Formats: sequence, C-alpha cells, structure tokens
Amino acid sequence: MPELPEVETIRLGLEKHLVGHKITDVEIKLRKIVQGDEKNIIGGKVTGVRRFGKGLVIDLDNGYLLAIHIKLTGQLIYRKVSKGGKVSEVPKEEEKIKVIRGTYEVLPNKWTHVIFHLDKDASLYYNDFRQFGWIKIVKQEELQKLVFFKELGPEFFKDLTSEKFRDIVKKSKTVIKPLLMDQKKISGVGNIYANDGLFDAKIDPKRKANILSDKEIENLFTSVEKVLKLGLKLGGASELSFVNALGGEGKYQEHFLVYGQEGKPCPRDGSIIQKIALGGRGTYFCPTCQK
DNA sequence: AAGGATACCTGAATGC
DNA sequence: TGCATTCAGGTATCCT
Repeated sequence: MPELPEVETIRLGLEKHLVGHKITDVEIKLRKIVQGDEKNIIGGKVTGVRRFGKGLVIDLDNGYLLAIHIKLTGQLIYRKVSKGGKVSEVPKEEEKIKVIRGTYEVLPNKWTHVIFHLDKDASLYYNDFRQFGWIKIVKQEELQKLVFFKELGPEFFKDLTSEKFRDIVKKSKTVIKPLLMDQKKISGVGNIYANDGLFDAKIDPKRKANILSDKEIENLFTSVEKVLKLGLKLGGASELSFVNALGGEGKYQEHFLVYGQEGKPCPRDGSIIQKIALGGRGTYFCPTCQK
C-alpha cells in the first residue's frame, strides 16, 4: 500500500529535513530489519534522498548509502528536539503519531526498530509493526547490485512512456491488474492505485493484458498517472499505517474510487462494488462500468 | 522464462 | 464472553 505517491511523499519530507544532518549513532532494536554494518554510516552526512519505485535511497558523503524498503507498514519519521518553544512543523516529543489504523503512540514505541541519532538534536525513527521492511547499508557503487533495485521496471513520471507501457501490456499473457503491480515490469504501482486506475479507465481488472486494445491501454496509462498524481497531491493514503517523514497523515484514503469500497455504490453508476481475489490480492471493481 | 503459490508478520475482524 | 481462525499486503523465494 505504500506505493509511488506514499514513498515519494516520504522522500520529499526527508529531502527537506534530513539532508545536511550527520548520523552520530545508530540504535538497532530489531536486528533483522538492518543488513550491513551500521558502523559504516556513523559520521556520514546525508547528501540526498532518492526514490526508485517503492524503494528509497539515503545518500551519504562517506561513500555509503542506506537502501530502504518500508513494504506495508514501515515508517520513517524525522524529529528534531525544538529548543526554546520555537514554532516548527516538526513533531514534538509528546506528539502521538499514527502507528496502525486507530492506534496512536509517541516515539519511540514498541514498533520502533531502528533509531538513527543525528547531529543538531534530531533523530530518524524507523517503525514497522509488521516487520516486513528492510534497511541495507551498502557502498554507493553497490546499489545496482541489490536485486530489488536492479530488477525494477520503468516507472510512471520517469522512464515509462505511453509507448513503452503499451509494449509491456501487449507482451504480457497475465491478467492486467497483477501486471500493473509487477515491479519487474512496471515499478511504483501497488494495490490501491492499480484498483483505482483500472476503475478510472473503465477496464475490468480480470482481463488478460494482451487482449486490451491500443485505445484501452492508452486510457489506462492516463488513468493510472491520474490517480498516482492525485495520491501524491493528497500526501498519500494513510488508511493502514502510512505517515509522511514528519509523522503526518495523507488524505488519499478519503478519495478511494473503488479500493476498499466493497459493498458501496460505484461513484460512476451506483452499482455495488465487488471484491474478488486476483493473484492472491484483494481486487475491487464495479461489475457494470468496468468492461 | 514466466507465472503461480506460499512465507513473512501482527492487529483487526470475524466465527462459533 | 472469549478463544480460535482468517484476513491484509509487497516482496522474496520456491516451484512448476
């Protein structure tokens, strides 16, 4: 569920607040989350934050980087201890942050698995209640050796053109919805935006990719771009545990078209939205207007 | 090789 | 009521 818009929202926040900070210490509470030697990043200063699909890269000035995937429930939250009650958009010590659905906790909490201590009274917390995410500490030149980054397909707003998208769709023998979510084919799209994009394009998620017409493929490209753009504009979808780099919530969950809307009326024609499983994932669609 | 099924994990929702 | 089961999902891995 953290998909391109959510991860980009985090990246923008980290770029604004984290860049320029030096890592002074790393506290690892759950070892399996971190791979590589944390000693290699101590003393390193953050020079930039990049995103590839749903993956994040925090670049340091000492030749190392942090490659991060938050998977379903990871959170990266920046906090700076405010001195002298100065007004700041950065969360304060006592501020509670959404952990999962209706649960709010201060930092750190039982789901905080890694704490990066930074200079200038700041810290970066990694929380993850399902513990699926990972943080890899590697040398700059080793990023492209990481399987996840190496195998990523082209992505929307970057290197995926509508022509490339058409070729990928036409070549695939799978069902269109799982194809949209296959990171090796197209990166950045997950369950929420695949469901809503297909709805916007009026395409039945069960159809085989290679039988879609050129026009349908073009519409789908435009529709997926459209919902991704809206998701980013609204700061992502926070229905489960997504929060931005300052612990704030997004608003796209208030604008879901069909995702999670089983039993509710279709926003286009009022038919009841159905839920089925495709590729083992929840799939929501309108049975009458998605052909 | 591509595509499908399963594991990973835990809180919430559901079942009886 | 309370205990057990099911469900959610992005990869990683195994299997065909």
